[in-house]
Amino acid sequence: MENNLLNNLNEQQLAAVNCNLGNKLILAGAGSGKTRVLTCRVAKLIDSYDVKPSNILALTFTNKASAEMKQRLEKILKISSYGLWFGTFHGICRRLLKIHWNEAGISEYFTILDSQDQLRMIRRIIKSKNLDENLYDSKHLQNFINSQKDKGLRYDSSDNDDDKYRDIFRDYDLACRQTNSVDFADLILLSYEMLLTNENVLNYYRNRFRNIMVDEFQDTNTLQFKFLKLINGSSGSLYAVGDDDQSIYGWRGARSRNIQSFKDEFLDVEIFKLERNYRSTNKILSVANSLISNNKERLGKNLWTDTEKGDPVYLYEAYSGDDESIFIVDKIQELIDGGLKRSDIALLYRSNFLSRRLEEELNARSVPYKIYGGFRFFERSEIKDVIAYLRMAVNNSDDAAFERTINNPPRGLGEKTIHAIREYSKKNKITLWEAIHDLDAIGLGSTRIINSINEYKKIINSIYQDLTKHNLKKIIGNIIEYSSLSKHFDSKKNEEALSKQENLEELLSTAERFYQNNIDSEDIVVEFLANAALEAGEYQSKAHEDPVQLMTIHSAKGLEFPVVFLTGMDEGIFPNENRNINKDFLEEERRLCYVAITRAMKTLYITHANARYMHGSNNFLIPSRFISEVEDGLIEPIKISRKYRENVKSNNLNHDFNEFNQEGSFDNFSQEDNSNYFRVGQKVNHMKFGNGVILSYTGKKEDLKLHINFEHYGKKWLVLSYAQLDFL
DNA sequence: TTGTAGCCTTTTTTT
DNA sequence: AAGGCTACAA
Repeated sequence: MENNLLNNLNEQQLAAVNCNLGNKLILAGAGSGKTRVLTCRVAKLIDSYDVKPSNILALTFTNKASAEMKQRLEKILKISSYGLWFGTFHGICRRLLKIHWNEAGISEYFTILDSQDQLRMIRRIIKSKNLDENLYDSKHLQNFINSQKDKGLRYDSSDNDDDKYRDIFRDYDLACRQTNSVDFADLILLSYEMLLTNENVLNYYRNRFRNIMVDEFQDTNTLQFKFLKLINGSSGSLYAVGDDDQSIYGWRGARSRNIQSFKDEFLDVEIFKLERNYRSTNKILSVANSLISNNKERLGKNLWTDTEKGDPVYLYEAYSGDDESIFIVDKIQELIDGGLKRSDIALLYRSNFLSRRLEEELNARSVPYKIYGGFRFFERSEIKDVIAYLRMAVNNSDDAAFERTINNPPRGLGEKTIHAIREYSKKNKITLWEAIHDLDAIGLGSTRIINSINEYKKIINSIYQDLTKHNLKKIIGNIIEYSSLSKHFDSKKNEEALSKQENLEELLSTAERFYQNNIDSEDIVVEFLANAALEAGEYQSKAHEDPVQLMTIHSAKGLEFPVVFLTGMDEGIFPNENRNINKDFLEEERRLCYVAITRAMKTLYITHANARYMHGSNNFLIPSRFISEVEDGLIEPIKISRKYRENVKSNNLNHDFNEFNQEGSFDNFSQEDNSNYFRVGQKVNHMKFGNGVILSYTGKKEDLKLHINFEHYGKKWLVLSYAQLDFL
């Protein structure tokens, strides 16, 4: 092994890289160089232990982490990494099923259902069973089914007392098999079951993958843990890298307790710790450590650094979401003018919807940016439409794709007709596609319906013919043409349809790019479909080479940026209020915040807004509890400048200078679109002063309570924002 | 019977 | 804002 590769590793890192074969657990704090250790370890295996790349299986959780590590590996490994299996759990399991579909008892051309497809399927089953949809909520059942599968359980062993739950679970799985569909959890569960019941296959992979590397081990769920245990066997070497403080996928069934279980359930586990942080300045790390020390459930480690103290961690308390984004983009422009690359700046947030206002401001001021995740490209409805046609051609038993395409664009086949087809297919246990070949038997005789269905069959068959004749781009282009989707959007002529047209264009170049990147692929169409389901948009156009980076904290895990803006640090948004705030949930949110803070290398800005437009109305917000949980003195508030106040006044409130007198009545509140909340001349019953005002008054219909965020402005008051509060 | 305009509800995070 | 649902026009 080239020595210079190891030259820059510290003692702890060297120990973790140079250890002998066997099961290892690396407890690696944030920014402790774990990706480097992992990549060096792969190099070490190949160079010193005579391991062939094909004897290595490397697993990650997110596509981005996977791409990042692949890139680093290719850079470090001078020799070919041919045969090394590398990818996400889901990606690797898809690969296994693609090879061993026969042993797994599924069709060769299975379709991967994304959560939306899955939900529709479940909804259909609940409907067909005539169950009360309030009692059997489809989302709830989706969670139930997924959580069972994530534990490795099928319907017959599932832990729910309600037999109906099991029935739906069973019927859903049957429907999946019948339509050659596989959901996300199934990718792993079917692989697991396939290995469990096929000794030869299991032995082959045990033998082949004697070295398994798993990154972000704290994110493994019960099923993934079982899967690893099974394939590792008693002679394999599992190299697991994880950090319990960065466990943020509990809601998806991840059990950070797997870190402890690893010690107990795998043979002779040796443990290494990486505690020195190289990434962040002392100040940033202090904030992170101070916050995470509020968590009780920790294995405990001592992350330290001897890097410079660095800039303070700043807190900006904005008046509103508008103010927040104006402040951020101002700062970004300042930083860029100072010579910083745009891509060195990341804007992180708890929920995708928070990106919208930030995007607007970046757009308005022509700052190039790239947004990861969010409304993903392959989740846009028009893209899913085209993809569904392609899915139908590849796997015509794909009922989900059938339902999506049969009357889209509208060709005169409505609910009645489709219902009849559905019933017939259910009765005869055939797919919807097969059903439309028996129109007589269904009793659909009208010429209009027959013509429409024949037209549909023709489209699908033409696409099928194209599969072997044309390249990917041409196939997709033809789908858009055959299906008349393009014509359909053309005829609409509104802005929305126009952007859909543009997205279809984009899909064509995406297809071309995918083809160029996978030129050796044997079955490009099938790979493309898998990519659409599993990666939902990695091949999106790169708008600019040097864009500001926008993403959720979840997708930022494993990445680092010189400058980070942690936005939307408002109670209710972060920690998120949509779930009951129990202790475990809160600890996970806190870990998520810890992850966000530790992404920053040099500078960290935390922003909070007193009011934010969300859920269709203006909401008053207080700063996230996580801000006050940090020890005093570690975070430096930024004084609100006059400039931002002007912005608030002029741009953001259509009732900028509203006055109301202390005796308690509104004088001239302009109401316009806010009449829900305010009426002119309303009597004020009660008023309380504070950082905001809580004020209740009697309205025409009922008593309402309002939150007013205001500031003294001379002798008058400037109302900055207000919101109805129905929970007080 | 189908298509569609407009109303209502609802939005965590990822594979 | 986007999907689901309802009411009504074709």
